Amino acid sequence: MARPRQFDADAAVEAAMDAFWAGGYGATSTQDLCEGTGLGRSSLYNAFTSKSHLYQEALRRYAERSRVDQAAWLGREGPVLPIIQAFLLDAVDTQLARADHRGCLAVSAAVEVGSAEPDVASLARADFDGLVETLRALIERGQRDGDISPDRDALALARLTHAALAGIHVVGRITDDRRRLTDIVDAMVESL
Amino acid sequence: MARPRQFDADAAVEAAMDAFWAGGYGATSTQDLCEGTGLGRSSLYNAFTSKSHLYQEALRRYAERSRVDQAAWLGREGPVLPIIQAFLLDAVDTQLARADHRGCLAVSAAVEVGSAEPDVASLARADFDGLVETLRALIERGQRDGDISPDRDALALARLTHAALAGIHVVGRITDDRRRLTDIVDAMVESL
DNA sequence: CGCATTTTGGATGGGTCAGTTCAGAACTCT
DNA sequence: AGAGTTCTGAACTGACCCATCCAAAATGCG
Repeated sequence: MARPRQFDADAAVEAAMDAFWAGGYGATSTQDLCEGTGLGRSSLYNAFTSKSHLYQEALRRYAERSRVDQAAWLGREGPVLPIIQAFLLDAVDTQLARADHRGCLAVSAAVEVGSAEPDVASLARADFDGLVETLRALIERGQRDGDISPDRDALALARLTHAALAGIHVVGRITDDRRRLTDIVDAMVESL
Repeated sequence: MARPRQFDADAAVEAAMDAFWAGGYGATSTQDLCEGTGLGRSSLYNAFTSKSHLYQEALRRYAERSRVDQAAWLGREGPVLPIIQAFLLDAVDTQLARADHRGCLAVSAAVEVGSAEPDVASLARADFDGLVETLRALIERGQRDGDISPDRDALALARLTHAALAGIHVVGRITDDRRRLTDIVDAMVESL
């Protein structure tokens, strides 16, 4: 047999995800990725083939992680509206907490490279769909529990909520004003 | 006096706006800009100093143009909700009509370069604020006219509407499914 | 007409880009 | 211990990047 890999590929993807998340796809160079992961060029290319492949891997990882995160926020018991409110407010605070205002990797991927690379578009779409589906299930529960009017289209409401979140991630990139973002949350929750 | 400029600087900014809009900031090279505008490197740099300056000029132009466009859509007489609905649906159709799914230049700017370049962030912020303000005025009129409940915070509703539009521009980058976007519009209008 | 001034195209420069190559080190299994 | 395989670091490749420079062309004014 042969020499085993000296580094943790999982940790490398994580580090790459961080680098892409902070700088976007185009502005993150392979040099940045080497420094971020602590790996040499050869190791990176041997393990991940290309910058684009590594990006997709990072995006996949991001989608998994955020799915878990979303399930934790949105899977709780109790009244639905406070759950959604807390979920959205967490997104606001997370975004404002970091100095680089890094928003959502999937949103960046969709906007920056989604229209050019179908594979990336697929990954972003899957990420979006996962959240929309989770929201829809939660909203339907709210309708059964009497928290949300059963007359409304749960899927459409889930899509609107997701769009509002995407909007938060967009606006949050260029503002420090928390109110700008919490207004979106408040109006959204009030609209459900 | 001296030799007058052989090209129309206005048209050049317009062409540059188009190039940046289609490809984003990073992925649009100076070569692309030369080809898009039909100008030589010297002329471009002589007139616009740098790629970044030209981008800002294009973004400024975009903001002006979209402000006019938004005023046309949102400044009409009559019931408020159909006006907002038509405005949002136009954004959906515009986005789906183009093969490259180019969304909104200000959204791209905010997401791709906003967090790195404060000047770009300012321009995007100004663009966003302009639309939010227009929406707020319209929503307040709707409240006076009895189309929208006067109990709700008009500014927050305007910000939510804007966030939903930004979300449409994000999701629209990676989907051809019109329903995904019209659901957002329908739920949004229903929520006002 | 000719001078001053600006534009313009093309060549060029220094730097960085993504990706490759290769030799030697490292490791597992026999 | 030795064979066989894989990993790794550093140098390298060719292309492209943004920006500059320069000489020639073009113009308006005296």
